Amino acid sequence: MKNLPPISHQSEAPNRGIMARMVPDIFEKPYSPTTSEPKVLEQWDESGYSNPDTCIKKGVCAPDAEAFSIVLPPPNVTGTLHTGHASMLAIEDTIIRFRRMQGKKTLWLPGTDHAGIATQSKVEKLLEKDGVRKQDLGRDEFLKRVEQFAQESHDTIVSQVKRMGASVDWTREAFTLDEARSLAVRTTFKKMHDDGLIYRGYKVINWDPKGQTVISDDEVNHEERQATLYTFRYSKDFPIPIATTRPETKVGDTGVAVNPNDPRYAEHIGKTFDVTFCGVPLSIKVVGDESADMEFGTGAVGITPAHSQTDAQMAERHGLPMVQVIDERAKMMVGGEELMGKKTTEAREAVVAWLQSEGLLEKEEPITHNVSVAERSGGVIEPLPKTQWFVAVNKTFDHNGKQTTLKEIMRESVAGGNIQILPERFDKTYFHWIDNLHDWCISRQLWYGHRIPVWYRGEETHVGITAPEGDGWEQDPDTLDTWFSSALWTFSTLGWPQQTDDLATYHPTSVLETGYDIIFFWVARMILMSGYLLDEVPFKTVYLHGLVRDEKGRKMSKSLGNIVDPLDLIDKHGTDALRMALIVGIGPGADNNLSENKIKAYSKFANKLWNITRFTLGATEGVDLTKKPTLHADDEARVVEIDALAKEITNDMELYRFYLAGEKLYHYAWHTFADIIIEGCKEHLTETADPERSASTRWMLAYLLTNTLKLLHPFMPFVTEAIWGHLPYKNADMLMVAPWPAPNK
RNA sequence: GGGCGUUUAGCUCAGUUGGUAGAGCAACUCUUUUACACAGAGAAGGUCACAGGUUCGAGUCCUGUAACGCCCACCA
Repeated sequence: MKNLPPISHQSEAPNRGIMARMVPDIFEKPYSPTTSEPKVLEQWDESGYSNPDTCIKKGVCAPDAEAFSIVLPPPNVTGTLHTGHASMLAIEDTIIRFRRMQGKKTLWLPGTDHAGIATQSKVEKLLEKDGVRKQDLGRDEFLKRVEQFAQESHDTIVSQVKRMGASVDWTREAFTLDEARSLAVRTTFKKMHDDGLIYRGYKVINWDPKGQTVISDDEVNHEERQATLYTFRYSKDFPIPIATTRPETKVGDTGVAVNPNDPRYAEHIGKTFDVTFCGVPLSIKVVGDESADMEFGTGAVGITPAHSQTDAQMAERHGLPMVQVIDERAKMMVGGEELMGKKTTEAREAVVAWLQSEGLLEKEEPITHNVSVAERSGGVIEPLPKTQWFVAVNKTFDHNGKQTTLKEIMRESVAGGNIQILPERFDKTYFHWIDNLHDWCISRQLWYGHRIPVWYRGEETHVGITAPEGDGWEQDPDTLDTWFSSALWTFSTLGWPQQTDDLATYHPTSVLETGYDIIFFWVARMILMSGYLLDEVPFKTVYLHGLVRDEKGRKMSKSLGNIVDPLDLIDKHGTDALRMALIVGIGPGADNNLSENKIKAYSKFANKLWNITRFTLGATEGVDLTKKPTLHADDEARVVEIDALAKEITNDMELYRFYLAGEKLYHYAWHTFADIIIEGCKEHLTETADPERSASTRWMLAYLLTNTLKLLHPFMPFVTEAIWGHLPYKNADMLMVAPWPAPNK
């Protein structure tokens, strides 16, 4: 709170020295982002230049210019934007502004994501505070509440996106759950069903008892927990002891697997034993299966086909029956009163107590193992057999006359070089994920989302884009995984399934910029859908950014209380400063430990630019940039220098190295232009200086300022645009569409 | 169990193709000179995790080790 710079010397001697009389008053004060940025935003809004059609109409972009497009990864309508979003917007806007200035037909298409499960649970929690459950409201009323919440979130998000300076084209805004996107979803579902790629199946799935819905494999996290490994026999007569951490599930066992090469148990393979386990009659068949690890536990595994995906696979291999013993509320469905209706945790104790009383428990030992947890709700996953809808990723089908699988389409798009992933090392991650991919469960027991376009009437089933004719049809109550609609995003936003001009012009999109944490959820699924439906890649380059962490490198979270609101940072330091702090030095895939000091440094830089301008404007009054005088060799060298820099920056930008480009520009502007060139040129600008040399220097300064502003505009759009508005020798009405100072490659 | 990343100045981090290291912040000295004290000038600070190797030369390439972190995976 100490330093308000004295400016008294200005008013005392306004006409002294080389300071011109014509520098606008505004430059007498330090740069103020808070007063300047809203005005610039207004100018951008009015110009309409973020719409490529307007750019063509106003003649700042050639009608036949090459297209460049990005679709904004749609933020979830679950609340407000965080620093991760700010980082995404900063990077994408930098790319977009660069391409627009290069004269490309540039489209950045914005939108939001309904984010089914996330939004629904958020609203459920809000209602809970008022003691209201969604069942009390009913489906329609509940959905109205969700939509209202979504609308409010949407409006907040839109204003935040604008505040970041993101030059998206709002006239093309989309929502993953609006009418146009809904048509795209139903069209896709129908086509995939017709091709046999979507099927309804009874399988063991990941049931989230807390969220009361099925979730996909990708939505399951593994957490290390301490547990007890119990070693026991089903009965006194049973020849093989087995080990488990979940004794309560053993009432659903139908087999025991031993390794066929294990001499201890080989003689029992093929035999079936009837036992009564904790009051439940079981028929256990001993099978030989290579997957049984002779080294672990007793070397024998109890097979519970209904409550373990691996056991289900084993059961399928050996023709063992599946018996469900746990229900959707994670309560027991079998047994006497000590089990029936009890929670699994209580049932576990009951079973252990029974084993002890029967003398069947041979060993109890502590063990560290992985527990499956639902990433959204945090609930412990209960594998259950259920009838759900799936996308078959391994099924061979006819794709434009070629036999292939969805998995193959995903692999080929990247392996064949049609998509470049940055940083490259994520290729491996991507391929590894594909190799391990199982069928994608796409149905959810949620109310908020795209209702599955399937109708039932008795034994009849209708799969269609619209509801069937006639009475008595009931639509499937479930909704689709939110990623199903996100997967269509690059082309559903451009009008697909209609063959629109936008689709022809802007698809495939040029680059997808998103976080590495959703490479599977989203990036892979977009490649799948685009390859399947359009037979082309959804984007040519994938630029993956990392996480924004706090200055200590910790993930930002509510429980740590270290969440930083980007709007607060903008209020304090300006958008340009925040953008620079989010871009400079942060390569693709690298996490960013955001410190406020870094932002402060760049807010000073904005002020430095302000003062560079103040000096230059004072020195270059009357200069006509279009009339280049014969330059003194020193000045010519400076012109050559910045031209070379422009080329280098262009190259960096085209190779997605803007984290380097930003830093180079910072150094050039501050430590070359200001510290060396301006300091060194003062002697040539005095009244007694040689007029020819003075003219040379003045032209050179105007040239350097103009080009510095252009090169910096993609990074710091606000301050550069604000300055541009005061330049007497500008060659475009707005900097955002001014020609880029290096020729296209 | 696999795969990947990180380890560079007190702190947070850059360092694109190999040529004896850079920025911001912090700390030190000087300067309020007519663009800017949200500044300028100057000085200081690093055996680039460790051990080998390739090379005329390695923070940068190769091998191994350690610590930390992340992702994936059906060891019950």
